[in-house]
Amino acid sequence: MRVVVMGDDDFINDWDLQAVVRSCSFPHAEEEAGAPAAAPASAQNQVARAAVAKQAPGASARYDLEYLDLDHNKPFLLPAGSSSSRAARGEDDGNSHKMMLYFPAVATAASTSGAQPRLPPGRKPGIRSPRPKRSKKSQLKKLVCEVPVVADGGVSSDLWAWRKYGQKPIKGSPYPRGYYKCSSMKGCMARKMVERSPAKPGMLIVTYMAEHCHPVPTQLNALAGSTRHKSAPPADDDRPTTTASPRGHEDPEVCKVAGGGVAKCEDDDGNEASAMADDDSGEFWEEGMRLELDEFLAPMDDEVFDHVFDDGVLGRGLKL
DNA sequence: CGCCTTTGACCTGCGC
DNA sequence: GCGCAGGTCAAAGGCG
Repeated sequence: MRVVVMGDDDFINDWDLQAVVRSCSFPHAEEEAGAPAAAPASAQNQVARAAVAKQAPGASARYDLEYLDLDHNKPFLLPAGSSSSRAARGEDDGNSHKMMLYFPAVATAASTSGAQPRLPPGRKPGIRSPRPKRSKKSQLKKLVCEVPVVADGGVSSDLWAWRKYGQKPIKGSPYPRGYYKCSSMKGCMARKMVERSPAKPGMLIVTYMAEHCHPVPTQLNALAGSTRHKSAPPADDDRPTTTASPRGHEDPEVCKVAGGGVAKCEDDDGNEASAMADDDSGEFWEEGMRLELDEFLAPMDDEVFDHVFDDGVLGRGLKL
């Protein structure tokens, strides 16, 4: 697996990266099935931790035990059995996937002011209660993960439980986009959108918005109704989600992309490149972070590589 | 029983 | 201001 980290601290400080990043790919189902654990989430977490380390020196000492709430700089416990700790021990599945994380320095309000609780349900058709005014789309902060579709339909999971609340056909794309909310906890405004890349049908584009307002569920199936399985996929096979998944156990989309993919954060103007830290500047990859990553990744079969994107933006990657 | 997906309608932001 | 496209809601039905 490869992880490419790009960006600067401003964004990282403002984004619940640990939550989002973990959600990009999390092969718990494979672990439970006896398959070797993959390392994407752990690497991502380590990236997040490293980012935090720069901002909050001293927290790094607890990295092997805790996740950090990046928004509040307060730690919460790593769920028992999380693949993160496994991956920290270098238990990879041997696959080399690519995960890119872009951290643009776009200060937006989506994760803070935009995550307001909605009015309680109960509205009747045609009598809609006014919704809270949405923040401008252009100001929404998003993290986009581009992840490959695993041909064998292998499942991964993120620790969050997602509930699908909508699906829309997207103009210009033959594939519909699915909309998911976090159902791990009521009131959590974390959302994600999943669509298949029209340019690369083998890739899924997972867009995360808002942030989780709660720690990762400590038990993957701790929630009621979490054991659902659907036997038959829906007729619309274009939709990446072909089967329902146990809540908190596997993500209907991400489960198909075990091993990670490409992730980037951007504002709606697509300004990710402008916010990326220049690797040569050393601002992001300062010595402390290098050490953190080196320590964390040392047990793994990894290598650090530099990556130059098409637009000339520099990034650094970790082959896990 | 509770949570899930599906789906059509409604609402909002944005471009022209 | 208008229309389009995207995002969200909630009823209906299914599943464990």
